[in-house]
Amino acid sequence: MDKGWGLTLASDPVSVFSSNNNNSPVGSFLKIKRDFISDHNMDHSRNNNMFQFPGSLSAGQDEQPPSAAHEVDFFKERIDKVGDDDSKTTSVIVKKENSIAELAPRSTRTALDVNTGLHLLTANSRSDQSTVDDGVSSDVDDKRSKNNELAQLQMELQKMNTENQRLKDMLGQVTTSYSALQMHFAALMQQHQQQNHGKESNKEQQNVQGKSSEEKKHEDVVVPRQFMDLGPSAETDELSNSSSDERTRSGTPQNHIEVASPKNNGKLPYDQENSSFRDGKRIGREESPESESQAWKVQKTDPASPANKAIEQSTEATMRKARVSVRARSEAPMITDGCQWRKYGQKMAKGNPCPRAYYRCTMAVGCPVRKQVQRCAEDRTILITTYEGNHNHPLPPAAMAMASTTAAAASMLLSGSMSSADGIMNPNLLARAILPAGSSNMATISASAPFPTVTLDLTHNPNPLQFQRPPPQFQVPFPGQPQNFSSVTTPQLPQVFGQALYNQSKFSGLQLSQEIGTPQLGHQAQPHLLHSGQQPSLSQDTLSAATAAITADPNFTAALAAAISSIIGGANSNTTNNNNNSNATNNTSHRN
DNA sequence: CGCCTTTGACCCGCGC
DNA sequence: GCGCGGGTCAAAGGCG
Repeated sequence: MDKGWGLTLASDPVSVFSSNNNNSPVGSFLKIKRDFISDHNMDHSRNNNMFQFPGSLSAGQDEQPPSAAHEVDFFKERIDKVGDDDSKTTSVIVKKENSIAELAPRSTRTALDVNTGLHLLTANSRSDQSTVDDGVSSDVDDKRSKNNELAQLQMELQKMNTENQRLKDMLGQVTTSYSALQMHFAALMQQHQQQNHGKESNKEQQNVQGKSSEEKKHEDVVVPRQFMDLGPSAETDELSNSSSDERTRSGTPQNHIEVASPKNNGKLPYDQENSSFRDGKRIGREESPESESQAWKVQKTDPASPANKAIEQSTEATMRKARVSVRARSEAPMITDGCQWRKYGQKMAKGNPCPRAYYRCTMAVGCPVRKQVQRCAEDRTILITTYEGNHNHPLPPAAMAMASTTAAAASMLLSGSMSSADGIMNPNLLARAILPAGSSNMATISASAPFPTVTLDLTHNPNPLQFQRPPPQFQVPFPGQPQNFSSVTTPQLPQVFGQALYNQSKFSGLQLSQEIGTPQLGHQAQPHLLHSGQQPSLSQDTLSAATAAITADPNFTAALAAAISSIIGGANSNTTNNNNNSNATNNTSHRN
């Protein structure tokens, strides 16, 4: 943040998309936004560089209709004006310097108060100017120019409507995903409640008879919160008290994950995830008590029902220990993933002659993210990096890929573990979430480990043509990354993560786009996409652009939302996906 | 001087 | 209760 990553993020992805990937839903999305800004708010076009998923959506949805509306009215006025020059004299509210307003027909005079504002927005448009000039030009020129303008504006209007519809569809998709997720969580909540009620009902009935109604009422209130508190959401409460974290959050409006939790009392699920992956073992000893120990304290002192506590306890273990492990060949002692790390320990692990190094993210005070780096005992050229936790601060584009992957993995771990009755997560879903584009053979999920771990094995490239691509193309989407990001230490990893997230984004993004036109065909299109993701013939521009879409997104949400949507979409099309993805045998075989 | 790494000590959970 | 192993702390020293 202090290094200006936010600024660099802003424009580059937009330009990349607008120029290289107009067919991409995300690209068009960005393009829409930029066009919209340039048309209606030139002054802010350069400042509004942060790509914010929800904000953009709403902006497009909210502002476009008025824009279209006033354009329509504008035409009407101009047409009317030709034969109604006297109407301007009737205008009282609209001042004389507003030429357009003066041209308002008498019939619409009563609405001038409202329309004036709209006119002002378009008062300087070329059509207006030409309208004024028309008074001096000949009728033929007048009609010709008006026809041209009319055609142009109609085309613009049509385009805007189309894009608006596309945005609406995207919003609908997000909403659908959210609803599905919410139902999923709600179902789980009910399940937990039933279980816990079975245990606690006796006690409650005996001890809390007097306040049973109160208790129930309280539970009714708590349930949604509980639901959102799956995992250490309490940290969110705590974090909200931290000025630095507050700043961080304001800088990265993660409302997105509200996709998964609208009832979280203002809590951001993003932060829940942040807290969810921290090492619970040392919580009481964390050196950043303001962000960790207190968080858990708050959670544990939460006057929630016993069921709430039980749920918390049962989910904490899963969530806070979720990890993403990366195996990659690298000569460097540590992979360069775009974040700043501080080594805080080194231990000799049993069964491995190579020491294990412990790193902590130092990009923000109290950032819970940690990673372990250790060389593989069997093949010391393989570097195993295990990430744990989510960043509580804006990330540089170079780090966004890793962070997004971790977040997606964690969310999927959580989702998978919760969705299965026996408590074992769904490896297929998870694998597809992380590496959805047919690269599931790279991802393995270890449910037997003390904590759920996603392992991305980058040592066996399913698509060498992609992973061995020269790095420079990936440096384009990462304007803020260090110079040696992909060229020195780990030539493979950035590409791989970019690829993984690219696949992820493409998976979900194209699914969205497909469903816009043919809602029922969205999932059918996935197999093609999955295969295309594997094909070396994939456009590098597209790859870079799509990679940038995810990696350069300061809004963690987009990536996570993509993962969520891909999960939801993928869950609906498991058979289709599996039938077309023969590589996902490992994961499909573990599916419940 | 500040940041980072090193490294021994310490804490904690778990199994016996 | 004890030992083991994983994980973290924090002092000391190095480096730019």
